[in-house]
Amino acid sequence: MDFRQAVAKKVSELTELDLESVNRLIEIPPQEDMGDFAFPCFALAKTMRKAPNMIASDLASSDKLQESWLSKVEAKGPYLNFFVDRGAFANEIISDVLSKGTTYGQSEEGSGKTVIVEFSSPNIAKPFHVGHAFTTILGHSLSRIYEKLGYKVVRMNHLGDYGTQFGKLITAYRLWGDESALEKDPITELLRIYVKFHEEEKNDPELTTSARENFKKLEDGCEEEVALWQKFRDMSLVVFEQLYKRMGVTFDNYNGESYYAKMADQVVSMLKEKNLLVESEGAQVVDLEEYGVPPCIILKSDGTTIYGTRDIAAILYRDEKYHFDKNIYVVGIPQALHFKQVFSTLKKAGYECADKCEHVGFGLVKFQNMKFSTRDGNIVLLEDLLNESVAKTYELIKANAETRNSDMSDEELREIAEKVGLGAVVYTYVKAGRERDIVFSWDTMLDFEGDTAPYLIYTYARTRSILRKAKEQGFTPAASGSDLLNKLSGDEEFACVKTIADLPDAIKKAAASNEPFMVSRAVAQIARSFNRFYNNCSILGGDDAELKTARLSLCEAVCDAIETGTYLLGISVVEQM
RNA sequence: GUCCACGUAGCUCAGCAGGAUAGAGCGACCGCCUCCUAAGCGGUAGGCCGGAGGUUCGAAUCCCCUCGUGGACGCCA
Repeated sequence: MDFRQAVAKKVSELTELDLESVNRLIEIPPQEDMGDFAFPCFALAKTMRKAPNMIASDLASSDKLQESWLSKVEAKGPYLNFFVDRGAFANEIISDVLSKGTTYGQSEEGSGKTVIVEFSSPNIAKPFHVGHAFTTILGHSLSRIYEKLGYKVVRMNHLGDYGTQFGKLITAYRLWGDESALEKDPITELLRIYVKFHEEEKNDPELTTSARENFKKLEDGCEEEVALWQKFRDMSLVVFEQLYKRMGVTFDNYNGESYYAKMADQVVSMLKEKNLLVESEGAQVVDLEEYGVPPCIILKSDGTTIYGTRDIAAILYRDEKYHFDKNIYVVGIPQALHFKQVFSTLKKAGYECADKCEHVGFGLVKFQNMKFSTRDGNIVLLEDLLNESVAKTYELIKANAETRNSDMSDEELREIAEKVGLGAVVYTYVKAGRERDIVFSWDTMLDFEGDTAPYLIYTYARTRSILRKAKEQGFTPAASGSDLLNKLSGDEEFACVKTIADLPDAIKKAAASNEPFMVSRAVAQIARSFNRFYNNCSILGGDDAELKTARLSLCEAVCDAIETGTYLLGISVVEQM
């Protein structure tokens, strides 16, 4: 049973307000001692022509509020406060988690629906820095969250593999390229010649011409140019895929811009047919005044297509192929206007799928006041950040292992360090609302205390450790549905159960708002409430064997909940650390 | 100039389809390991929720104005 629903139903019966509006009004009291659910009576004041305080106290005295699952209902000022029966509540929630394990929080709301998540989308031949991590981590997490809710998710990596810069790269490679360096470390080598190109270009206009010609050849499908481009693309992808594999990130396809470029002509003819193209300063654009946005450029004045055209082509392609119910773009906020233009253009052309597209923007990753810039060289590679984090974690757990006389092998220590170290980095990207900027600092990235992934993982590991010890001593958790679970009614136990109960709703909200931090916040609350319990009550130490098994069930449920939540964020837990 | 975000504790952030005494984490200070992992826990200090007005029984939350910061404003993506 759902306690909130039950309370709403009760209020609805007492007041003759419909269930839905009661549900909207019900809130969680700000203080623990005010109860678990509250119904504010202001809304009734007008119709009943009575003071809210009076209404609340009248309602509180109703004998219809005698229920086994309610321990107390009292009026406090204008509020009607409900206290659930702690034992019954704990039993309900913990039983649910124990029976579901890490499928806890799963739902069918997305069953039969397809959502496309476009994310990561790095540029070929460019280094993958901590800025790219934002879209990668967010998109990965959102994909898992949607899957949890039953959606079919298609992960798309819209690679930046098209454009004039490839003409430049081809020219540069032919002049200064080093084959062996390319084999060894492709991105570094490609970046080196790319930077050199820009330096030399200032004094040598012929380079510009050559680059333009090479891009033209590439577009026209000239064999040698295409082969080089393919080589740069393949080699870059190998590097990216190593990183993705390390982070557990997967994609259903890597159809980049070049893939959709082929379809751009169809977009042009479609828009032309519908008489939506108008000439403006030499370019062909779609006027979007009725949508309150500047025109969308479809053809540049030289007659070639632009990225907006390719984005439109991509949407039409995806609509046809996947019949998506949602098509989300995990791309930085600076591109908000661009997406508005693209979606509005489709809308104007009469495509319903335009309304199913959504830009999920996120803030900037920056150094104090500077923006990351490949050209200026003030970037931090994601790989370096991960390595630092893992290295620091390794030192910590190695020291811990020594003081605790643990028998973990060095290999095990490194495995744990990898998971915890990566988790720490991932968490810094999903701990706050996505539209917030992240000011990059080694100190915060490598801070493992407080609201961090290591804190969550640590809580999990410590709890697993208790469960292991209990097993050695012959104690096992009380089973789902056992009456013993009603014993979990102490203040700390109850508070912890409540945080676990909140997780499924947090997952739904995370999907609805495309905000993974709804999940990270919920998991952090579970960990915090459990640690409070852990510090106040001895789980294995007590004399009451029944209470002990009930508490072990709470441990088990906490582990399931943390593992569920961290998985959705793209963070792995470890059994000990 | 136009448009869009944001401005909450020293710092990083929650809270904002209006509601009870505005919450966390970090940092600071003070405590807690003969006891299940101290990457933990408790406590103290710290707020005219950028400013002014309006709507309302009630505003951090909604509206208007203002200041500040950041971003976007056609042939790059």
